[in-house]
Order: sequence, then structure tokens, then C-alpha cells
Amino acid sequence: MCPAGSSRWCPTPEQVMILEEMYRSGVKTPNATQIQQITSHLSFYGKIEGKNVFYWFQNHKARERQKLRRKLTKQLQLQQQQLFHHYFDSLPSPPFQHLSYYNSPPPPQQVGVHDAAAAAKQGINYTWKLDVSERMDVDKSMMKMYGGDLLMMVDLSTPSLSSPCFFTTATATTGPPPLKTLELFPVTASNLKEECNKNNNG
Amino acid sequence: MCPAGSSRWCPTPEQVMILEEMYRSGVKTPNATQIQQITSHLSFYGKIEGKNVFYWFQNHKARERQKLRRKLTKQLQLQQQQLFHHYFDSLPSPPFQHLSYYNSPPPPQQVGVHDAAAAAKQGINYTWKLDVSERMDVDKSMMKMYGGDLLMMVDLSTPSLSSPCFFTTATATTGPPPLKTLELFPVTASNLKEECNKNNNG
DNA sequence: GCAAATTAATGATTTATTCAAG
DNA sequence: CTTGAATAAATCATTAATTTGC
Repeated sequence: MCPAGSSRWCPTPEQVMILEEMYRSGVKTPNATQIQQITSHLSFYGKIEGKNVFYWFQNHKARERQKLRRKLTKQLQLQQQQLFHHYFDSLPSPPFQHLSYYNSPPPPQQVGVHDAAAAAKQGINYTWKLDVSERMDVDKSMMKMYGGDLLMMVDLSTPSLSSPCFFTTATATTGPPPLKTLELFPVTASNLKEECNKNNNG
Repeated sequence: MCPAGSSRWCPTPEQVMILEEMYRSGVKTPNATQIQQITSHLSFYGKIEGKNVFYWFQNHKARERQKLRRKLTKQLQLQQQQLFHHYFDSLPSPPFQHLSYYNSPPPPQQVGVHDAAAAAKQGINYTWKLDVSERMDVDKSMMKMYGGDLLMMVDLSTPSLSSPCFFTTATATTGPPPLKTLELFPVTASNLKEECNKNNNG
């Protein structure tokens, strides 16, 4: 909430909602007329003046661009992974004819922890087992979902790269995986998000 | 509990608790690696596979959004009702010059909507009132904002030219301005549809 | 109390939209 | 302009909660 004698505008949820809807509708750089109309309209929902609207659109536009740029760089980083996938997809005879694809690496704000040291600092110590035999099950079910379309799941081999917030305890390839590590389930990831954002901003 | 030969996954309370905790902690769209790790982990508490985790996050995210939207929409509509009264209660003695503004097919360089059909599909139909007497205040704030760049201000005199989608509502010479236009307050297409669905289902 | 009927939640699929690369 | 990749929205389908009449 907004402090009583705040020196700056605190938009109400309604105001934000309307502004965002207008932005989506194509109003990116309203002129003075539009700004005033918007201001008049929004003043019903709370204290507001023209410059607030002006700044809002300026900032919002800039930050959308920023988001886009970030997404673009992420996309570039993704290229490697995709090449990786295509490589596996073209393999002659994998255990299954088709591998499934179903999701992407998370957006930057969810990743954020870039190394073990940072993770350790915040006391995040996920330690999970990955049962290779289960991967096949998933692949099969995924195959159904997307009708035989390509793959994913393969980046499991590089979890520490694509998903720095999680650690995977390497499972020995011989014998059934011991389940004891399951007890180390994520106790709390309470400040995971903040840390991730913080790191990501840097 | 879950029927024996159930066709769908029935999460245990522990699984749900953990999933929700992760969601709150910032995991909104886990990638394949994370999904597998989560799956492996949750499998300790009961039968589960990757697609269940995948779907759970998809659904949970969507339904949280939906909940939020619904809440805001309700609030908005409530306040719009209040605005209806507020507006007419505060009407000075007519006749005033009022302008109605239709959110435009914006100029090409700011377009987010690619054609009229798309715009129509999105239900873009803002209709606002503008009290001309308020424009003076704006000019002052705008001047300050733009630090002497007066170009911004001049198009106030020709709103219908600079923004072809501004209409002037002829104020009836006999009686008050038409009241019904306020009902056309900004309502997004998604909101409408959502409400329709809600009504149909209920 | 207790099922049949009804409603609400939610898991699973399908469809539409968005963005950018070719 | 078309297409691929990814996501979100909408929808379908089943399970859980609940209401209702006995």
C-alpha cells in the first residue's frame, strides 16, 4: 500500500488494470489529449495526475522492450539446447521411436541461481534422485500428448546448466536407484524466488 | 481417495502441499529437468508421473490468474456502477461539451493489433467522456512534463484530426447528454467471455 | 445416516495466440 | 508470409464435495 504522505503516485489495481488493457489495445505513446482523457477517467479510482499517466506509459513501454530483449537473449541461449535436441531426434534407433517435447526452460526470473555457491549461500539444498527408467514412462505419455512430435527430456543430461536452482544427485547407472535421497526433499524454497530475481537482475 | 482403476492422477495431500509450496516459492513453469526432479521426488508420496506435474503447474498457474482476474473484474464493475452515479450526481448544469473517445486502431508505428478484424475480435470499444473544462489543467502539467516541448500540446485543438477515432458526441440541445454511453465503459473481451462462460455454467 | 443427485474442483486435452526465424 | 516453438486460454472429463429426499 501507499504511505499516507507519499511523494509518489500509487496506482490502484483498477488503474493498473485499465492502463494495461489500454496498452495491450495499442495505446503505447498517448499524446497530451489522450493522457488527459485517461487521467480524468482514472481519477475516479484514486488520486492521479497527468504526469503519472505519462510516466506510466513511458516506463511500461520501456520495460516491455526490456522484457523482449531479455527473451531474445534467452532464445539465443536456447539455440544450443535445440540443436542438442535435433541431434537426438535424428538418432537412428533410440529405445523409443519418438521422444516427446513438452516444455521450455523457465523464464529468467525463475532460474536465477547461477552456481552452487549462490545456492548454498541461501541454504537451498534440493537433492533429488532421477530414475532413468521413469524417463521412458514420461516419454511415452508425452508422446501421446503431442502426437509423436519431437522430443525434449534430453536436457536431463545437463540439469545443472538448464536448471541451476536444482541439484541432481548423480545416480549410478548400475542397479536400481536407491531411494533414500528422497528424504532430502526440498525443505523450503522460501527465498528462492527473491534470490533468483536478484541474481538474474545482476 | 482415488478409485482403484482411476483414469487420472489423484495427488496425495503431501504432493499437493509440496507443489503449492514450490509454486509460492516461484516455480511457475518448470522445465523438463525440473519436472523430472519434482516427479522423482513426489513419487515418494505416491504414484505420479511427469505429465501430472506438468499439467498441475499449467492448471494451477492458469487458475490463479483466473481467480485474480475475476476478483479485479468484480471490483471494477462494482466501482463502475458507483461511477455511474457519481458521474451524474456531479453533473453541472448542462450543456457542457463532452467528447467520447474510442480507443483507436492506433497509428501504425504503435500498433499492437494488426487489423480491424483483430481489434474487433478483442472487443476494443472504450467509450469515455471528456469534460473540456478539465483540459486546461492538463496543459499545465504537460508543459512541466515536457519541459517546454509544446508540440505535444497543440493537437488538443484538433482531436478529431490527429486521432481519427475520436468522436464528438453532439450534446442534445434539448436536455442532458445521453446517459447510456457510460454503460460502454471499458470491458475487455476476455472478461466478457469469462463472465458469459460463468453465467452459462452456473 | 446414506445414497442418488447435483455442484464444484481439478486433472487432462485441444485450440488459439504470440513471437521471432527462415 | 509462412512456419516452428512455446504458452496461455478454453474446453472436456472425472473425481470430490455437497445437497437433498428418504
